[in-house]
Amino acid sequence: MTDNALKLDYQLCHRFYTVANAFTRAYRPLLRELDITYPQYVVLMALWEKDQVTIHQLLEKTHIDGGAMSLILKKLTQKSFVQVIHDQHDKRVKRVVLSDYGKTAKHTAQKIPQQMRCNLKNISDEEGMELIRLIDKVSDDLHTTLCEADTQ
Amino acid sequence: MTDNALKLDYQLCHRFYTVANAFTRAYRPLLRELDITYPQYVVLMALWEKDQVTIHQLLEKTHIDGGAMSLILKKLTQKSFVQVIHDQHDKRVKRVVLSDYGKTAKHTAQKIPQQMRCNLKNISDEEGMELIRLIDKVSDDLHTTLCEADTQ
DNA sequence: AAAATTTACTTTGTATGCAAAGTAAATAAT
DNA sequence: ATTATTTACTTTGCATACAAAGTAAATTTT
Repeated sequence: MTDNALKLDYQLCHRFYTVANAFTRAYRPLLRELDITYPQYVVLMALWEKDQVTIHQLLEKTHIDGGAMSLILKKLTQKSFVQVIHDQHDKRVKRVVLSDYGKTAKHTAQKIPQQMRCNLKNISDEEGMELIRLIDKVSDDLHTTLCEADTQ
Repeated sequence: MTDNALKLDYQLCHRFYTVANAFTRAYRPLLRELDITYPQYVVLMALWEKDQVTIHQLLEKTHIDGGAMSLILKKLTQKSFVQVIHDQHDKRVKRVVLSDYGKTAKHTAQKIPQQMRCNLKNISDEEGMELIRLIDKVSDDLHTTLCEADTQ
């Protein structure tokens, strides 16, 4: 009876796993109009905040895997949302630039956050903020852990 | 200035996305000894709670994708943790059974929850429970949403 | 300045997540 | 009893997530 800790219902991580996947599924219909996936949407949101950023900055902002980012940017280029250009000063660096179409897409996306918010009827604004606070704490802990492991 | 809702820092889903991935990474070193991935660990945890379940029950318990489950069970079979046997009464149904090795693995896994808990130094037990409560609420909302979409 | 290291990014191989199509068996409908 | 439907599970194709290896250019070291 001492092994409750191994029960799925007691596992924080399994909840994160489940809900993160549920979110991705829930976004799918909302993103159909733009014909993008959730990670592609994340990249676009980052670019709508700040354009012409380096891929490195994009990785820091989105926390998306580097290898995945290469493919995502190819997709977004194919779909004409962005262009990837070489930096003038540092030839290693590439910068991602929104196309006109990519900029226009922001108007289409404008309604998405509200639509998703409507899906969360039972969460109050206060609870949402508390969630963000707690998740950020977890995030910091995990980040610290992984960095410590890195330096060993 | 009205488009703050599109900013990543305001997005609950992006936090879930980030933390869920961080958890998977954080589990990797802890699961190395058993030579399993996080989803495989989830399946084993489900089986350690209740053995000889059908694949359908396993899907309900773990919320893992059905297609993915087929592969995961193949892996777990290859690695000798489980056996998958046909049900006697209903030939459509398959049941997953822990092998002796799979049962023994539970002892090895016993320490993992505590190790992961140690990674979350800044989260109190109360905060952990509050997180679980709030996440379950989000989960319910998203589940309801997707089910409603289903019936339309 | 040549060599070693670091930085920025891509590629590769494995493991999912997901939707949709496919298969087989049980159940329901007529 | 046949047919239609549902249920249980697998397979397929696409899109990541991740680690690790690879490449090229800039920086640091000596």
